[in-house]
Amino acid sequence: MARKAGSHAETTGPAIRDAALRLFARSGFAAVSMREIAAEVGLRAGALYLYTPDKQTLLFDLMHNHMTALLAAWDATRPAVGPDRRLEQFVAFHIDFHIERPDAVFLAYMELRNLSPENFAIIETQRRAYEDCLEAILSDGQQKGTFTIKDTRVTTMALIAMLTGIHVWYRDGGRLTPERVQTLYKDLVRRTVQA
Amino acid sequence: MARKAGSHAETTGPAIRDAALRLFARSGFAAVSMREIAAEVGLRAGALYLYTPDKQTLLFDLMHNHMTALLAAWDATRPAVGPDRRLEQFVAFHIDFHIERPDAVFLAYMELRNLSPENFAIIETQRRAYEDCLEAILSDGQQKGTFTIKDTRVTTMALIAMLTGIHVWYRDGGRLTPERVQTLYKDLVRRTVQA
DNA sequence: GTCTATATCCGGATAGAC
DNA sequence: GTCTATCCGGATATAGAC
Repeated sequence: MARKAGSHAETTGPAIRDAALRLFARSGFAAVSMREIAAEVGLRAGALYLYTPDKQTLLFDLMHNHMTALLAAWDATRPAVGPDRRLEQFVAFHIDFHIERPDAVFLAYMELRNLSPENFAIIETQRRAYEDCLEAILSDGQQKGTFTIKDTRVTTMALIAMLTGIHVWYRDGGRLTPERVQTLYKDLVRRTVQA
Repeated sequence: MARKAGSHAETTGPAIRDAALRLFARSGFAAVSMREIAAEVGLRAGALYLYTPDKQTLLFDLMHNHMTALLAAWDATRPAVGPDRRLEQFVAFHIDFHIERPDAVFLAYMELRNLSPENFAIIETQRRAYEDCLEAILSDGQQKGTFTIKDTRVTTMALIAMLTGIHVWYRDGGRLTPERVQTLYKDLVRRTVQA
């Protein structure tokens, strides 16, 4: 990752974020030093401060970018007609998005403790907004009689935990393709809500 | 938490573990100093080393004790007759055990990264053994025709993620009693496996 | 835009007094 | 069994040279 000295304003910023994301995900925010991040990019620690005011902001930006991209990507999906198909669509979307960004996903739910209170509040609001996307689908289906759900909020949290938990065992090139994972989880999710 | 000077060999050891568990769960292993732990118990940092060879071992012991207790407690439950009732029993057991020990649960799945390779291997083996307890119930029901499961391993991981995820939102004295949580999750789990 | 050098502080762990 | 004092390393962040 070492690089020559000189001016690289356009590439250095993203390179720092990439390196920080990878290292934070691997070892945890508190265990990674600014020196390590700099070394990964081929800089000295002091140079990082041209791109971020401090380490805390670097963490927050990574998490905030991830959550913002997640919410925007879901907003951009065309609604399927019925709640049943919309739920399938959510499952496919969630699995795709999360399988493609394992480090960001890991960070977004492992490093909440290391955010300052103000930053934590912002990320929590985004997290809640995402949960509400799923809850709306469940409520809609329940109201239309497509689903039979005892407690919408609990089911929402149960399904999100189930879906996000994929990152614990899923490995690229492992026993199951992403498509197979999607099929299996669509089935599991359908069963938990079906009338 | 301050206490008078003197000899307290029998109480100090557990007090240190309690404090470490609480602080590690709250702030993360890497973010907590030995001085903080000592202060919480009313000691100076040096005194901790009479009770643990180092910080890493302190973490490992907390996680190892938790996993050992978990496996022993499940082994101690009397098997229900059919796989259907045994699965219900597992759900009730898991929820009870985890609701009673939120800090230990949090630690056991958040701090794997901070274990030394040798210690990690030990905890991973225990984790896998616990997963296998659930998988055995699912396989048994599948074989007997009580359950209809597409992929036993994936369903195992999905259910464990769903159940363990309760810690994200459950709060003592909140909207739902532990009994209500159990009822709701038993229903969700039954649906995902039922024939 | 990056480096070197440094201020300042805090970390884990140990030695020896009490 | 605990404390004080300390070693030694490494942390974040800044100042000023290039």
